[in-house]
Amino acid sequence: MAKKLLLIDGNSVAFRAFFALHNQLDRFVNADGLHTNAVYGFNTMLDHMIKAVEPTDMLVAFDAGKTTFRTAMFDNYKGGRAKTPSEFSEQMPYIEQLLDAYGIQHYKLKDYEADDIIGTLAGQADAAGYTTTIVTGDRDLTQLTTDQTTVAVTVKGVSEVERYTPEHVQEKLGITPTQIIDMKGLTGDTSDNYPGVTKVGEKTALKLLKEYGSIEGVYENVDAMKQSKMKEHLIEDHELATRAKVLATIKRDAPITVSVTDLEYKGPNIDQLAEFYQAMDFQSFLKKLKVANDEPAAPIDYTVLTKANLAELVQFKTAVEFYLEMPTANYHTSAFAGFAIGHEGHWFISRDVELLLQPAVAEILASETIQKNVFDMKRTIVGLNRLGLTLNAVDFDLLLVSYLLDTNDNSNDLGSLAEQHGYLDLPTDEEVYGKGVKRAIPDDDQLFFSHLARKLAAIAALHADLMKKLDENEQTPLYDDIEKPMAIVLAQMEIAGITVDSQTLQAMGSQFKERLSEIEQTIYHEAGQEFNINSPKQLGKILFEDMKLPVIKKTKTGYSTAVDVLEKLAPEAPIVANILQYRQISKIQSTYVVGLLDAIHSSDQKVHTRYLQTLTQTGRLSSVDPNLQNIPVRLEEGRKIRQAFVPSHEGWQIFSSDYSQIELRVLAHITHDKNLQAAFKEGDDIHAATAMRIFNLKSPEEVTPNIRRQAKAVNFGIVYGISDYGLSQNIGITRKQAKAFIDAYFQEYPGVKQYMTDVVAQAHEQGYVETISHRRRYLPDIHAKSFNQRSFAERTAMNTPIQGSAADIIKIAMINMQAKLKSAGLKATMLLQVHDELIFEAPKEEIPTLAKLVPAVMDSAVKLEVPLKVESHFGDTWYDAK
DNA sequence: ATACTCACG
DNA sequence: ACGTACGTGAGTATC
Repeated sequence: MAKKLLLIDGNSVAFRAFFALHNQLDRFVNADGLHTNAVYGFNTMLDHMIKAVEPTDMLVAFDAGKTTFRTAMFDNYKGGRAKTPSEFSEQMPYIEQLLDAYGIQHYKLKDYEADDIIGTLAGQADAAGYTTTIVTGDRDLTQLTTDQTTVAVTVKGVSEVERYTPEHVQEKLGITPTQIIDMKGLTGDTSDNYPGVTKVGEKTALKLLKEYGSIEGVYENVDAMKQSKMKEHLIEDHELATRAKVLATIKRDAPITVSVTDLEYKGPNIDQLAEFYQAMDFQSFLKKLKVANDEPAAPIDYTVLTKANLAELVQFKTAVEFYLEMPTANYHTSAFAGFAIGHEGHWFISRDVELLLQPAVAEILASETIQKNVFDMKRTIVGLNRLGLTLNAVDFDLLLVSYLLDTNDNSNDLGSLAEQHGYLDLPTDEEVYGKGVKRAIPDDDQLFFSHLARKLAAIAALHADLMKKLDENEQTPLYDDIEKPMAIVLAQMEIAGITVDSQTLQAMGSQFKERLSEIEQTIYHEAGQEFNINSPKQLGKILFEDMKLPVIKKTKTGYSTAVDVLEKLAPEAPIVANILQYRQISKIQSTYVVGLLDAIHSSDQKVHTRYLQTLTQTGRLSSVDPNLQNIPVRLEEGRKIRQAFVPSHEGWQIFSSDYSQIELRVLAHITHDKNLQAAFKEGDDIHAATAMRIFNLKSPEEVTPNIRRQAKAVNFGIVYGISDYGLSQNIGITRKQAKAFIDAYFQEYPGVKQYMTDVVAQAHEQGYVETISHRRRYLPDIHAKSFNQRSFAERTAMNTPIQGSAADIIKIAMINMQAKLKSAGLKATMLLQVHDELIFEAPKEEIPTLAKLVPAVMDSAVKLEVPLKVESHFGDTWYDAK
């Protein structure tokens, strides 16, 4: 059998694992007080790689100690590094224990680093005809890449890797694997603390290597180079470069005492591994072991509910767990598969949802005094509503609470969510029902009923613990006063739905159809051939190969044909403008005409979206089936789609109110910046005010539309967590100019600058950022070594409190609004939310009332240090509410 | 299933 | 020197 060798750079991967889970350091502590995050991450990586590679042979190499032949050569090698945290060091012996339980060999060698062991073994393996995979967090090891050896470098967390083959190295770096050491020789390595040639960075080194092949090649030709600073540096730093190359070169002949022939991997010792997991408190790995070894979940007691034993439900006087099973995601249309109700181990199950209509059940659900504990209350409310039932007094919603504790816990599966919280006695729906086309509710009563009973048991088991965590995070008010009432309001909006006039849409559709085929013919004519305009691949070939237009941007797989690219190409050939036109119309046609028509319920001519309340990382809602938060508005062509959104009664109108500049107002509030606040208090045009400040203008007359546009982009950039590059791309200026704009902005708004610094620091220290309502977002990548990942996390740290607080505010407004509509006895109905905008339908005569009431409620949702501003519109269709 | 493109705030 | 703006969902092509 073909030999497959898996070599792991132990220290490097352990270190990556440690930092990948650094923000959860406190959560990864076992009963003995030992930190376990690195062990856990290491295990995750092992499982992942063993599954991906299916190795026949395996070894994990470790560094032997601080001193090596490299430190002997250069005593400052790896000097100046921050001290290894003790929380990390204490875990290393346990990683070795983990490997022993897995039956994986590990090895270290005095005076050598793990790299050298790996390099030597990989060389032996190549010679012996093995296929080898090396796993590491250190990009330098890519120098070991050959036709038989792939280097997998961890990119995000520990289980996602980038696989380097010689081709990939060439593609990514533009050099061969063996040239990597020449590159390091020229540039040096700051993290290992050795210098190369002064002022030579990656770009310069690449150029030199392209021309001369290697360091040796460079120096053979250095005399012939034309006079330059670089030439001087090269000559001056010759010795440094030579030494750097040696330091960077991984040994292929380290005096190791293991041989590639004795690394056979036979698989783990299950008992030993289970014992280890127990000691580490790794519940999820324990469960995986059990599942892999086919240990069935513990049996659970339940009672089949029938008309005959309904009376037994009177025992539930204070609280019940309740679950309504609907097999498909869209609960507006899903079938009902059954339900479960009970408390404290007394679980009652039935497939017959008609039983819910019996007073014995219906009264419990509607009771204001019996607390209900559920998973996904909004889904439950809408489902029950279809049966004519009401759900009141929800106490605990496992889905909502999990999401508030950690926005990443947004799985819609109770079993996987429970597992995340350490509850292991509930399989996932996928495990019980299957997936894809095979997914089905089991015919086997025992199987299905046990699953439902286990769902209730899971909700009950996690209730107290998660509520306590919520309280520790100071998130109880966020849950009680915002998310729970929000779920009820959203359920009402979804149930209400919005009427869509299908005739209007169909008329638009046939017009678009005609125009599309006209443009299509023109494009074929201009291209000189027929092709699929909707295929970026075929289009790319036509534009950039056949018509030889200049390539402006590439995607991973080919030429980019995105709007910004095509706009640049438009002057080159008339076909480009036609393609843009075709794209625009075909988008409207497929997504908004056809897509929306498909979503109309034939029973009431309405669309009933579902708002996902536990999905976004910032606290915003999202909308699906159909998405009503991205109906066209910017371009007139598309905006006409809104003419199809009409009131559900004769004599009614559509009314909408939106917050003006809510994110910038939130920014002014949380940064306490006096200048920004002053602009809002004065009621200034905020973009013009920013323009005057950053361009140092004396009077408002000097603010031309173009200057205002640039200032507006700067304001947006600030909200997004600004970077000079991003801003320069957005408004088509140089990076240097963009940087000058940003500097000027921070000069004028020092409070904003201070905030940006503080919030990033806070993310570093606490591992998360918060909104004004204590909504929390964890940012593990804030500690990432990769510039890219870390920068992304930093921008997110700046943006999330702003975007998230704005989301909090409109949620509060919606809850207050719904209450107000009821108390005022209005017929007006809240239908939609589009992030900073609320849309209603109402009898014409109520419009003047709404015009006062809605802005009043929205303004006063929270008290900020700056006023909120609301603008309202109304008309016969959504289009006309402008 | 994934990549690309494009609609919204 | 690095290489991106923040947050979403859906349709289509292509594997």
